[in-house]
Amino acid sequence: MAWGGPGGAATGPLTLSLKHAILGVLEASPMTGYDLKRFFDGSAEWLWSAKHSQIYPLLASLEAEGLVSSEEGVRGEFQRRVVHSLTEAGRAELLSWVGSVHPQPGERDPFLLQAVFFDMVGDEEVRRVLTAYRDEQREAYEAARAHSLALAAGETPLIKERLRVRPEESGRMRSMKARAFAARAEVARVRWQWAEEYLADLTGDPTS
Amino acid sequence: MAWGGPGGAATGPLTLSLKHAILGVLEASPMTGYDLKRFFDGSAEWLWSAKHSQIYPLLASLEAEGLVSSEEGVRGEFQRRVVHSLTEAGRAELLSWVGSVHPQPGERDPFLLQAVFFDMVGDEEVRRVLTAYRDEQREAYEAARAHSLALAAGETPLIKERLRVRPEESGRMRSMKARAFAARAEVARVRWQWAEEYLADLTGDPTS
DNA sequence: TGTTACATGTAAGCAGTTACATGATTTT
DNA sequence: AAAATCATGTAACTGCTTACATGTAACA
Repeated sequence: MAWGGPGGAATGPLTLSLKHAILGVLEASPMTGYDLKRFFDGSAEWLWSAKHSQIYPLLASLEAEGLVSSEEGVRGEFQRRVVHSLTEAGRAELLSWVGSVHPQPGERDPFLLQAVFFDMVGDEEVRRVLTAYRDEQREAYEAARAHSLALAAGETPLIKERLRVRPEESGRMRSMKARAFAARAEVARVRWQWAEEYLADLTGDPTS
Repeated sequence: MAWGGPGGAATGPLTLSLKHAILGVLEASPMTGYDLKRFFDGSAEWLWSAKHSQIYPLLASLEAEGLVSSEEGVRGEFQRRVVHSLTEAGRAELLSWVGSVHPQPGERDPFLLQAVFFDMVGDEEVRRVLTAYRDEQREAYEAARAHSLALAAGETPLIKERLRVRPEESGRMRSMKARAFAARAEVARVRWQWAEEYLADLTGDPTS
């Protein structure tokens, strides 16, 4: 394994998702911390996101680990900006993470926790909460579906950048990236339809 | 609102899921911290879970808020055990939480983050990771489905306890609790089938 | 007699959010 | 001239996990 970096043992089974989210985005193109933040916020809340207050310190520690390199520059005359790029070691770490099986942390859905106690309140309240949930999931479905189609068509900024660098893998890249968002869309769709059915049964069969 | 408890402002939009998970379980029956821990661990990783190191301090703060009352007792001759019950204020807080709409925190699925980078590695690695995911989701589906059916039949320990206290609501309670786990099962099912389809396309159409 | 289950806590650390803090550049 | 955007950080706090710490009671 050769884990000779300074700063400790790396013993526990951490998740480290943000770390790899950043490495993965930087793989497409070098960026500043601010660019990363904007990317996470755009694309209808991407697959991972973080506040800048978490991104900047993490970028510093990734540089200390040798996974990214940082180059100071300026914007205009005086404004400092630091552009971060993936190093070879960073690329290796990313590929190793993507290619291995990781244990999934058990799902924790606050809404389902709420739903399991629905019997304690009246049908009216349940209907209100379910309606809001259904609308939310329908919107999530539409956003994920739209993004999936955009990726399949190669129409997002980041995929354009990657296609510029590696045009030979176009089809595989686009379909694989699209599939990730298709999964998210399918999940939102079943949740939306579950809520719809629930609502139909409530109104059709008042208080049972 | 009358938020006069000692210890601070309660300003931010927190999630507070564990708090309400505990209140909800205590609503069915008074319990010790150890009982709560076992309940969370059982039922195939319930809808929420926590380590005892989080439960005990939280129970203390819930008591300070007046939402639960605690009674010291013994097991055998010398072993201390503290039984926690829901107070009227706790029940009111729970019902208010269950009956209102709460903003869902944006989904963060580490697996989808991994999947969006699948194009960076070879088909063989993708197949390995997808296979593990498919098996995991299939098992999650089966566990949630089984639990949903058990709830519908009124066969779980906690629902038996609740039915003993409130037999008049039997049908509504069982079907609503079953529906929550049915939602979880449906989500696991679409994930499992998504992975299955992905795998089929990979083997059928090598490297595209 | 040894192992498992019961039972309750504290301490240290990681991941993430909110708030604090500052300043340059571009657009309106 | 004012507002929005670009840009980078630190501090404090919440939620959760891992590790530390201790002891009783039941069971094989």
